[in-house]
Amino acid sequence: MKLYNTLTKTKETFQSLKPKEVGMYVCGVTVYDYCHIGHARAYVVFDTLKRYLTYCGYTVNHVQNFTDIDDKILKRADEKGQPAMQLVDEMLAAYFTDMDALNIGHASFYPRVTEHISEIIVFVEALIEKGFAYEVNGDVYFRVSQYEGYGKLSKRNLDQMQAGARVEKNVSKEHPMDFALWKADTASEIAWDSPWGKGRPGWHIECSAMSRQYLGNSFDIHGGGMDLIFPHHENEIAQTEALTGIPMAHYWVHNGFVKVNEEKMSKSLGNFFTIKEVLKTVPAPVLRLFFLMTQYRMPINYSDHELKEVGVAYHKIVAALSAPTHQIEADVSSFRYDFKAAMDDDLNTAKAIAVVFSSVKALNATGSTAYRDLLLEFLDVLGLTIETPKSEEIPENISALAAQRWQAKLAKDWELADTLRTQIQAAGYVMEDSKDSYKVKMGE
RNA sequence: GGAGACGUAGCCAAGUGGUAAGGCCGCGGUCUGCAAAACCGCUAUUCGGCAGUUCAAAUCUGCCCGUCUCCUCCA
Repeated sequence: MKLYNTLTKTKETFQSLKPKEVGMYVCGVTVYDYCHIGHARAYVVFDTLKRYLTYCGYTVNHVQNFTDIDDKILKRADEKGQPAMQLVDEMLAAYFTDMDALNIGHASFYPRVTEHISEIIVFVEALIEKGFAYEVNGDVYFRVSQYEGYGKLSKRNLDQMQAGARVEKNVSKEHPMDFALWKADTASEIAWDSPWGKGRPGWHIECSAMSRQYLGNSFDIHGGGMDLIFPHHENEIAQTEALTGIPMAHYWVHNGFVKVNEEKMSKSLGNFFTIKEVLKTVPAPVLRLFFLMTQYRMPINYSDHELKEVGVAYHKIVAALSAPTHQIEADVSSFRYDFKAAMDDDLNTAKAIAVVFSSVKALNATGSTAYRDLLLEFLDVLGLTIETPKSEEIPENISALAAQRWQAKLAKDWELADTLRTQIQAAGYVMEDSKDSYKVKMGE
């Protein structure tokens, strides 16, 4: 398959380092708040990538971190007047509730920063030893000017970055772009002893240390949202490659943003919707389908209206799968070929879903189990679980009305039949007739 | 100031040189007592604008217009 690599700015043919095995590191969340649908998109994308690689016969070793100590966590915990680790535990639980709802498979490992302090310290010590880092009053900084490749991922050089108006001034740093590997902290409740005194890790170092521990010095895919390209991933590359001298990851994959009214969804703008909220309005697979109907690198503008439209499309799939099927042979190979071709092209789920709808059409037209199985196969790769329409409890009075209407219809008393149908609809239910039976469903 | 992305029908969205996928909506038809569902058909001579390259461009080049992102925490 081909994957767009941020590092080279081209679609490259994916080739794993080890045959049939993929090492993939996806940057996780800082657990201080509920996840919004921007997070949802990112993890849906990488879950779908993982599912497709698995479908293609790879074993995917997926590692995703949790940043469970940092300024935002401490600040939020302080505001809420609760211990930081309690906040972390709550948000961690909420994370899994949200992701499970979206059918996002679990990673092989979920390393947490607070459980890898010693590995981080060893990493920082090694960087100091090699001259890539220096200590100032208990802080340790990465020496950006010492690392030649700095800027190769985000395609900018140090001069350009310094020209930016928003580079923070910090007199203790040798270079304004030097970033913290270790932050001195003697005041807060959570700090660890280190060769440089009490403190905690900087943000970027955790991913360098933990990816190295679980996936090795060099692995296949490193992913996250576009906003992580700089500085986070740039800094990870600097740290790891300064230490090892070999490429950290071969494919750097980044998903596009979720926008609201054409603006990036973000906490600072306050324009975010949490996964929790959105899933109150639509079934989880609809949200997932909403994301997958756009190629992962394109921005998506979130709106209730769009989500509703996708909901209608989703119902089409559900309806097709709810209909009875028959053991009928069918040659599905061209559908599968098209589906794979789409997915092979930089995970073009938008195109792949066109094939899904072709399968839906074929299934509706033929009632063949072959198309049904094919459709289920595609949906599984896309992580779309179809909720089998539950035999919803239809209130007794409604079923009674429905039975009456059916009798009236058989008696050709159209007037009574229509009156009863209207009553049923007024109560929020729908009657669907077929040749010799009828169904009562919840109205939309 | 620097770096980059995007602009395709009423809405969403594929398509990177060979003559516009798919979804939603809308319209017509089949079926149905009427509906619903399903099925069939129709719905962009045209891809932000203007030039250029080419036998051929939504796709390449240049300029312009518009929107967004990154350079600070961010999926």
